Amino acid sequence: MLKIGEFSRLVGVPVKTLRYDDIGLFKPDRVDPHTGYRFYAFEQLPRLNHLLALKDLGLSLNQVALLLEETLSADQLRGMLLLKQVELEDLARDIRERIARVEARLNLIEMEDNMPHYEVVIKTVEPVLVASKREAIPDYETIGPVMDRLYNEVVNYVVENKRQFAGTGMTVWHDNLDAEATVPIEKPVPENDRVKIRTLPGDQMACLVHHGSFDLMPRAYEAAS
Amino acid sequence: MLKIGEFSRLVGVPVKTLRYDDIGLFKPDRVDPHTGYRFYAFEQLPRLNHLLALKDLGLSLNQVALLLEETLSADQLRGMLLLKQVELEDLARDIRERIARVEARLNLIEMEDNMPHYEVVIKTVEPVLVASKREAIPDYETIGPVMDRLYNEVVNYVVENKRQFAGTGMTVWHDNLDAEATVPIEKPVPENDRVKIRTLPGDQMACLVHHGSFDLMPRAYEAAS
DNA sequence: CTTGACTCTCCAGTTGCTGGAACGTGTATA
DNA sequence: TATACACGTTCCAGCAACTGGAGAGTCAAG
Repeated sequence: MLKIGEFSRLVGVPVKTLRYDDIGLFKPDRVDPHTGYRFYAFEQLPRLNHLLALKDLGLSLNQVALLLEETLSADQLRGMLLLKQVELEDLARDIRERIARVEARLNLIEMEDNMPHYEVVIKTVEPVLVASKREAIPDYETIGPVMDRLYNEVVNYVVENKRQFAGTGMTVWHDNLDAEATVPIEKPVPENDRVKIRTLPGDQMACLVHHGSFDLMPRAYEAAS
Repeated sequence: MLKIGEFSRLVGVPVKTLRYDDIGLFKPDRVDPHTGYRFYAFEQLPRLNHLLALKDLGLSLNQVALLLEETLSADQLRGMLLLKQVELEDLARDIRERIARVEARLNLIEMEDNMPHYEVVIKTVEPVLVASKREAIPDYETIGPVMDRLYNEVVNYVVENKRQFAGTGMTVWHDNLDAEATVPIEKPVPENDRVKIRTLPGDQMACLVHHGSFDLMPRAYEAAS
């Protein structure tokens, strides 16, 4: 019979934890009814070790309690462990993604040191007349080329029609991969089937100011969203 | 100006969380002194997104609060992120190990289905007279062969000396890779330089009963420890 | 008999929420 | 205009698995 401190040292589990696990999981062999002292027996070692091993696998105390019931078949045990395995793998994936994001952030910081950067600002924008072309983009990789093409087309159209630009181009993202390249113009131009003329509504909006090539857009987009 | 619900929908953050983060991290733009209603402004979007991005990296709210202080240099930010990265990698390693352990457990269960298994029991053992041979084992892979050799030697020695066995052999692990193969005998035999005769002290001990080949010992050992 | 180590119970705090109770507001409709 | 109901407020409790501390009782050695 060992007092809680001795037992604690024996198994390397904090006294507090032994008391805590008292909650149905691992009762002392005997409790002195007068002093309330807990007494543990050597015979309890295997069960505690089993418990610790299970807990070490990342299972919650409740799950461990379930697994320790001898009414549990090997199949059920296997099931729970398989479940836990999947769960852990999910977690691992999650963490890998997080690491990737942290890395992206770090790269971003590196770049900001000696590169022009973007910022997101919210401001009230006046309505503005634009020439625009809208198109769905097949995937993220082609955003750059497609946007280049769209802007080329719009800009050429405006130039062909001998109009002045009234500002820098803006991309309106209607949906994830549905972009509209717009270029502000001073006076209306006739539309054609490829280039439309419309007025962007003035409103509160998140303005993403991005200096640099389109290649970095994904990062900028991430920062904005 | 948006009420909390509208703002919540806009950014996809539960209302409760917005209120919780109120704790110095993300205050509403304005609070109606009469009704207590929180009002958020569009201008707060970038800060909130920054906050969410940071939180998403796995940082605690306190850390995020630190990172959001504008008094923080890019270097300090980089430092914290690097730290976080290391931390996440540790976590990932941890999880990989856990997965491995869960797999080991699963294999163990598979085996138990159609193989003799081991158990750990604690019992009081009587002092017992044994013939024994002790040896350090170079590594885990060679445990099986070495133990086989040790037991062979001891058993042969006992047989040569025409003594009866008094029970099954027991391995005393003096240290991680320092094993003593013992075989109980009925009457004393003279020692030689390789096989010793001694009495195992009777005591409370953890008895690992293991049926099967030595190959599975590591697993059994794990279960016992 | 005192000292110091140990043990007991109970309570609070941690993190990042989530849920609920009880109550006040704001707006659309009957 | 009354009323329903959607939304807002504060406060309180709970989760998991501890950790720390207060205040009091117990035990063994010197």
